[in-house]
Amino acid sequence: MIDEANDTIDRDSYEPAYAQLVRILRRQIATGVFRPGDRLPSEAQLCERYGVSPMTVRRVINILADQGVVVAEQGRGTFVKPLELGTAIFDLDRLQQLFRDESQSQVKLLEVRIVPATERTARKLAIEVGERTIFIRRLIFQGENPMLLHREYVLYDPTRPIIEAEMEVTSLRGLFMGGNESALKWGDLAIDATVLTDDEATLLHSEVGAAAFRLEHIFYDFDNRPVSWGWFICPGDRLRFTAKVGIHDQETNNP
Amino acid sequence: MIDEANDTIDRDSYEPAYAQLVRILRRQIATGVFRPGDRLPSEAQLCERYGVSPMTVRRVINILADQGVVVAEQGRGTFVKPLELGTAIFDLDRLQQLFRDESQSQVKLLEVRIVPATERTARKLAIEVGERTIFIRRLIFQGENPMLLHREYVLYDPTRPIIEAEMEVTSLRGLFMGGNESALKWGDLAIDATVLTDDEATLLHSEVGAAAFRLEHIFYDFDNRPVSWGWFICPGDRLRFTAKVGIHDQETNNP
DNA sequence: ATTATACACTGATATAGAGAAGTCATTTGA
DNA sequence: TCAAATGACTTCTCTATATCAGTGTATAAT
Repeated sequence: MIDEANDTIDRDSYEPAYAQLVRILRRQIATGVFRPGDRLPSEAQLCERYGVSPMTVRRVINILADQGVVVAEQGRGTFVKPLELGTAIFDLDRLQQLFRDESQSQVKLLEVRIVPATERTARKLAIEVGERTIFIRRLIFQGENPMLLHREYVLYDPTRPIIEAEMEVTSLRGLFMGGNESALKWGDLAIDATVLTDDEATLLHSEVGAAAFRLEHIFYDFDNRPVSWGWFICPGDRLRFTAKVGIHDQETNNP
Repeated sequence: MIDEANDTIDRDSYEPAYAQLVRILRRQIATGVFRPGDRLPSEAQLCERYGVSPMTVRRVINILADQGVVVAEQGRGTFVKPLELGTAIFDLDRLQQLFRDESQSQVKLLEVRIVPATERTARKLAIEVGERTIFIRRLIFQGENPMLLHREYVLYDPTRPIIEAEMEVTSLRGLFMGGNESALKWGDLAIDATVLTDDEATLLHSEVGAAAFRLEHIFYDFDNRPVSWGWFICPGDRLRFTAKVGIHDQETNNP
């Protein structure tokens, strides 16, 4: 099973030695040469086997370790991690794609108003009830079809230049693509399951009571103060979050 | 702003030098010393500034790079990454906790049957329509309350020992916690938004039409053949996926 | 003025090796 | 017989050094 030709480091290759070794070991794990719970060869053995220095092997093990493929225990060895559902990682790629291609998606501003903060808004934005906030409602289209409904409360602060930027249709793209040089530092996100209300269904060309995702967000500035709070609504039949767990033998996806 | 005492590597500390430097740089980015788009000091400068070797700085930069905090460009420098929504990572921690404490959660087997594969099942499991599969229905409780409904189709193969293990109530825990030495290599996961059907609502003590998550899974063995396909149903008011984007100054969460 | 070259600076990769610290089986001593 | 000490492993951290490869700028030649 172990093919010598495919398990040797090619020093003339463009691909660095450490990357080759990562690939080789991942492949061996993926093909069952090393199975969950097994101990990998020691670092010294790997050095000799592949003709690389200890530091290079060290680096490889580190990479595999924080890829979650193996776990190294000092004094005992390096072991292949069993499959864990909890380590699944869901990302927002699909949502991101919406904003990647500007020609196929557009943002329609439905409403911009200055409103006093309600109890809930005040709590989320860490301000007093009644303080002024900017309420924004947007509808995001993919092609001809409405895809997302966005509601957002932004802190009203005339000294901040964010406000105008927030009202621009392109600001959303900035948030998703990272093109903005904004004062935003970090944010909290949460995904809920919900059903469409009357007006949501109308705007999104869907039906009342249809399943939907609710993606809530709070963004903070460099002083750790909330700047904006809002959420996206997306009908469940138009979005799906996917992930992979375990090793998926990147290259050779032969059936 | 830069406090010398907090920006020095303590060689007597238990915390390794590279970890300290990661923390220091993250903190400086989080507090706005370096802002998105800024260039970090060069590696040589960091060596001199903190009194560590180039390899150590190299390691620090690498760590920050695959944490997504910075991006290094050969010949130009290392730059602080702007906030990107798309990089948000949602995990299944909440679901994992369900199985962590066995005393507070239990699995009730509702149904186990051998059924011929329907068109959809056959497609998912890459088998022929009519081939035998094992259909399993489970209800997972947290304390006294039903939390998850699980449906699963497992490949019927007498030579495989998985089947019996799958029927054990503890097998689920194994999947989530990684305790099993199984023949499973990897899996595909997907999260949908849906609404509860009649029987789902009854079993989960909820209401028909209530918002719910649907977590679908397919697991594969070392030959890349599907072994099982199924999904969890969880009412939306009992589960929430959360994530953080950007830098969140891990330690100092002072308001 | 324009183009081509050389050089300094950046990160990227890799080597060799030392010492620390954890684990485990064996040996030694009471 | 039991417990402590030993030694052989393991991974972990870090230093020091070297070479390669991009990037940009200043300088020299055209």
